[in-house]
Formats: sequence, structure tokens, C-alpha cells
Amino acid sequence: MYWVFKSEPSVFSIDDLLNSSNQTTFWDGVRNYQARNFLRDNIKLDDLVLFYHSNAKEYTGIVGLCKVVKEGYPDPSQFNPQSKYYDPTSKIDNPTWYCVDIKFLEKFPKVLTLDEIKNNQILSNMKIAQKGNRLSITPVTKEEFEEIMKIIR
DNA sequence: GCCAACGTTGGC
DNA sequence: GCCAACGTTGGC
Repeated sequence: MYWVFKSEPSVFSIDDLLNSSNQTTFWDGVRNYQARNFLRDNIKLDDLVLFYHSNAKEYTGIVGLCKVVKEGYPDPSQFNPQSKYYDPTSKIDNPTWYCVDIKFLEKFPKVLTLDEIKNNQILSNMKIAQKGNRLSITPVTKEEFEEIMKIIR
């Protein structure tokens, strides 16, 4: 399957992923139940992930491609009192929050901007193009994914 | 920096 | 179980 993962580049950008050890990171800190369910139940090994920069002024949009290298497992940050994602209500034997590991594949030569997504007939139905959408992890159809690859190449 | 839209919390 | 209040997200 295909997915969009959103991140504010000032918090974690595609370049941060590129510079991570082994170009891999765990996608932690998701604290929304719908996104949690995707992480726990639906996101599978080798699924492809479009990396989206939110809140990035003229650079807001899809910036690159990654793949899932480890399926859903309990997000360690929920048990870490030092973490800003710490959740004291979550129990080790019954974790509330999940994460996956993703690995960098490529950075697109240019940003596929939100404007371009909204103005494309195939892509304008994507969740990230909808007003008020706040879900940080959303599924992408094969058709949408292939359209994006066609535009970017 | 503003503010609309949304998800979550908590009083009742 | 309802819903007002609140905090957060994210485009602009």
C-alpha cells in the first residue's frame, strides 16, 4: 500500500531522515487514534511512504519517498518521562501508541506543492488536499501514487 | 501571527 | 452520552 506521512520540517524534515543513521528512523510521537490504527494494523513492510512537509510556506507539499522497514510496534516515547510524547496513562503490557520504521529512498528534484495537488484532477481528492484535514497519516491510492510519480519524473 | 477546523477532555 | 471548552494543527 501507499501512504502520506506528514511532518513539519522544523521538527523533522526529509533532510533529517537523509542524515539519520542508516537513513532510517522510527516514526514516533503520533498521538491520534485513527493514525495509530494505521500504524498498528494497516501499514506493512515495504509499503511506500510519501513524505509531506506541512507548515513550510512555499515548500509545503510532497518532498520525497520512503519505505517501511519495520511494521507497527509500541512507540517507546510513550514510556519515556523525558520525552515530550510521554503518556503516563499508557501501560507497558497494553501500549496505547504505535510507530513504524521508515527508510529514505529518494528526495524529489522539486517539491510537489499543495497547490499542484489541489489543481490536479486525480490528486485533488487526496486527504492532504482537503480543508481542515489534520490526520498526519493517510492512505494513498495506486492511481494517486502513480500520478505523483509521473509528475515528479 | 491569525484563525478555522478538528479531536479530546471532562462536567453534568 | 451529550456537548461546551479547550488545545492543537496547519494553511494562509
